[in-house]
Amino acid sequence: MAKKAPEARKSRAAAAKKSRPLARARVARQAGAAGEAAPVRPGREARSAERREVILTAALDEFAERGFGSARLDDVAKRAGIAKGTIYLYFRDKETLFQELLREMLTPIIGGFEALGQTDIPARQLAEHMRDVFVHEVFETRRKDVIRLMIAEGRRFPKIAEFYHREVLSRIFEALRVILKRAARRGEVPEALVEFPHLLAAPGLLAIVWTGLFGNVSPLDVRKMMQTHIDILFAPRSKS
Amino acid sequence: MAKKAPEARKSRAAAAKKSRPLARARVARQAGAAGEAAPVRPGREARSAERREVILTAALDEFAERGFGSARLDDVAKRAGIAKGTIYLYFRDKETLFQELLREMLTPIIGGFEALGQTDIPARQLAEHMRDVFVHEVFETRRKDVIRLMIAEGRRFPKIAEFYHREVLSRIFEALRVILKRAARRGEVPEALVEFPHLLAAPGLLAIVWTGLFGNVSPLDVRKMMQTHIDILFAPRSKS
Amino acid sequence: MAKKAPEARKSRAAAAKKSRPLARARVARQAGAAGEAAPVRPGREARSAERREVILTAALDEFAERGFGSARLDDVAKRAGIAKGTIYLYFRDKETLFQELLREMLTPIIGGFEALGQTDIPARQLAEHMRDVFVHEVFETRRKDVIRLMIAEGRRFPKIAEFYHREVLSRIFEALRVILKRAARRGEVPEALVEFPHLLAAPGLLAIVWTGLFGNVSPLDVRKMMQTHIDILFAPRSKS
Amino acid sequence: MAKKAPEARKSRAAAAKKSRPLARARVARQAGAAGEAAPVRPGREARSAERREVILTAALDEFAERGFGSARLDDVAKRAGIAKGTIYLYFRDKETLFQELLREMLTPIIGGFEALGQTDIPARQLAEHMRDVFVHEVFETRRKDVIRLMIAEGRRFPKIAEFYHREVLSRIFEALRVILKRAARRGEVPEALVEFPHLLAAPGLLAIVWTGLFGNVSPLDVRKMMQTHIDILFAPRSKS
DNA sequence: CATGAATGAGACTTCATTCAT
DNA sequence: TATGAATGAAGTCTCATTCAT
Repeated sequence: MAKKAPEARKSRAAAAKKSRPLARARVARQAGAAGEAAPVRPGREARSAERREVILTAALDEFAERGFGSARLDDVAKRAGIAKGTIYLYFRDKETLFQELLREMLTPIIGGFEALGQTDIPARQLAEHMRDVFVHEVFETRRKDVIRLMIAEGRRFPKIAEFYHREVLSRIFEALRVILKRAARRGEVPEALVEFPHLLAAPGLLAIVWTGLFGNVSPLDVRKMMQTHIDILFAPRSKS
Repeated sequence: MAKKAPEARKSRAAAAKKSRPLARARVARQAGAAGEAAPVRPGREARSAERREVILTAALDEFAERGFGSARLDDVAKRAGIAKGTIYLYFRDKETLFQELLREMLTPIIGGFEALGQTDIPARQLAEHMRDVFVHEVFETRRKDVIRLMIAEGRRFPKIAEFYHREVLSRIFEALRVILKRAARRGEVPEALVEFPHLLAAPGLLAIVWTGLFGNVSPLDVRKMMQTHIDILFAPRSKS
Repeated sequence: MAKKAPEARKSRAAAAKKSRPLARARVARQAGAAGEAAPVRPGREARSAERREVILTAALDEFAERGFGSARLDDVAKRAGIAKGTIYLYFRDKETLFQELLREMLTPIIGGFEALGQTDIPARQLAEHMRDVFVHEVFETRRKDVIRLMIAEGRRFPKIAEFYHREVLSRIFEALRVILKRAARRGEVPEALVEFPHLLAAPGLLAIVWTGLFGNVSPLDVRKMMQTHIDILFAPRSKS
Repeated sequence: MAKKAPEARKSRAAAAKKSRPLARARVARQAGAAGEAAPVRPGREARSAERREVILTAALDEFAERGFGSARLDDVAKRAGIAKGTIYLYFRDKETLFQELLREMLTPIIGGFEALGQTDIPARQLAEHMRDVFVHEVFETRRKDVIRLMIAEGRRFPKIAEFYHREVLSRIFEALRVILKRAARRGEVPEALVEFPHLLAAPGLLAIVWTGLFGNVSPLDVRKMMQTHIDILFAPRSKS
């Protein structure tokens, strides 16, 4: 009875996930790099975490290229340089692989955003900082592909979408609202913007979508576009 | 995608496509509606075109819900109320069906946009008109799903993406540039905006993506957001 | 998502089952044989039922030879002379195929047994009749293999076992008890036998198991053994 | 059964088998129990034999529950509390494990049976003794499961079946024939029974099969049934 | 034109077996 | 010896596509 009861049995993957091997892996590798009493060959845990990451990376490539439904785990394995079956030591099934891919590669972005609400730098300066972070940490990274995936397939994985909204977007937006409110009080931005931090994010979204679809036929200077947008938003205005 | 059909053989569906049955269908139905010498039972061509459209509509539903790779033609047929084989009388294969779906349901939007460049109404008024058109003709329509599909799967169908860019976007953007240039000269919008009509479209894109992913957990007043954006873009500014 | 949600979708097989195509198939084929206004080529329904039966027969062969777990549907298809996928037009999955195989090929045995309770022939004569029925209708038939399968795999399909017990065995045993009681009153059989009709069936069971395991190394004259058993059970006894 | 190992290569497990570690194990443990110069920690051989037995026990559980084809060595290992690979230190492969399981757990039953032919106790008394042995040593033991396994899977392992017949059944039956012949001469049992000692065994077989399949829906008083059978067989009869 | 049964390539997943540690 | 991660052959099941009716 090959394909039955996918819910029932718990693969080791589940356990592995809970111990956050990703984090440990990084530590382990750093230790290895530092060479302090670290074994030349990485330990089992480290190797396991490394494998996991290799698979996730390969999966991102394949999913980004063909979409969830059309991607083949066979190709993921090939790209990761492992055997087909190995994937199943780390992930229960294709869907789980996909979901953990999104979940884990999406989370780290939150990073320092929340702290930003505390600072008191001018909003414009902050916006320009965010623009840089976006360009360097997202747009020029694989994270861009993760977001593309989220956009493309998110509807069929409402759990993931909700998670992303709750854990990432709503937090960022909350921080943004604080900042924008202060800026609006100072007259730096129009009052109305406070209600729609979305507008700050819109060009970034467009950048990702546009370059994905028309990048080679009609390239886009993302940084400049975002700068233009900032210039408009923060332009000194007559009254308010 | 099992069983790749030899690229060579062209089914009748392909031939049918070239004669643009959609156009014919419209004519036929109008004739029927007008009742001028039209047979009670719609003619063959009309019925054929109707079928085609039924299939396309059903296909849009399925593709939008599950993505290209995961959608099943079986379900498309069921939803369209026809037999599976019938699809192949109208479309060469799944991929062709998908491409024609995008191609045909995307085109009509261009509509009167190009004419807009000619008029001389104030840019702001025009922007507000465009906003209404977007909300009513796209956002509140199935077209929203077509665009979503384009965003989600476009990368794997570069021909379609290119087509869309060439036939739709570049034309609209060209018209927009003309308008924006005029408006900038009048000081209605910042000069820099001329280079990036994308910024005008960004909120619309965000609206589609956002509601698709987070619509039920965090609804968005699209019209108001777009109005806010327009207010900011066209705000009277100090110098500039 | 290939192997997901086996419970969700209902294949046509389920519907087909409910209309008992087996019965219809027989009728159809008889009509065909009789030739009365019957089409030379069997109709769709008939062909479908025929197919179903072909699959069941092939399945019985494979399951009997290798057991449920080790049998390959691929081989079933090959043996049935059809494509692998065709099986799934008639049965939801391997397990369903197996269960319906048992269920349908086990039922017909009940046949006239229940009527036997009504008759008034001497118990011994009846026992000998049953012996003949067993030998000719079960032991020398494919039904023997079905029972073997039931014995071998029944534990893992409690539903089937229960069904078999309820629909077949308990009825036969009930009829037997009636007969035995009457016979015991006449002194034909020992009173104690009434409580254990199982003892009447035991040699039949042994025959099936024995020939399956040791048939070629140590053949068994089943008829004679059963006759011997009857002779002993119905032997005229001293007192009671 | 994936990856058929080349028949040629013999693992250490195979070698171990030939030296009959089971026998050695018993000796070792007895020595341990007696405490004569036995190390506190059981010796290598003893531990090895113990492991072997642990594996066999776990294997019996799994095979009995799911059948040979559906049982997973992974589960056997888990149940035995060892690693998967360890199984292969003791058994060449799954099939070998299964065969040795049957072979070794089936053999011991022969026990004193052969000696019985020599004694001169009345046949009825002997039959009742056998009944007790069966109930206590087989029916109420794991051996019942071994026999069930034999019945269920024996056809696909003719070697095992033949072995079992040769080493166990034929011997028992031979002893029985001697006893029955003597009993028949004394008029204790009908002459015809001599040819079919099977009939003596049939109720036992039925008991095992019946309780396996219908035990919970229709329990069976095995001892009483067997007693009834004995009463009938040995009932004093009119003439012969 | 339309149907839907049939096909079979190919996807996902399992699991017996191996092997570096 | 013992381990359990890794392998990959092979099994189950799906679904795009064909074709006889």
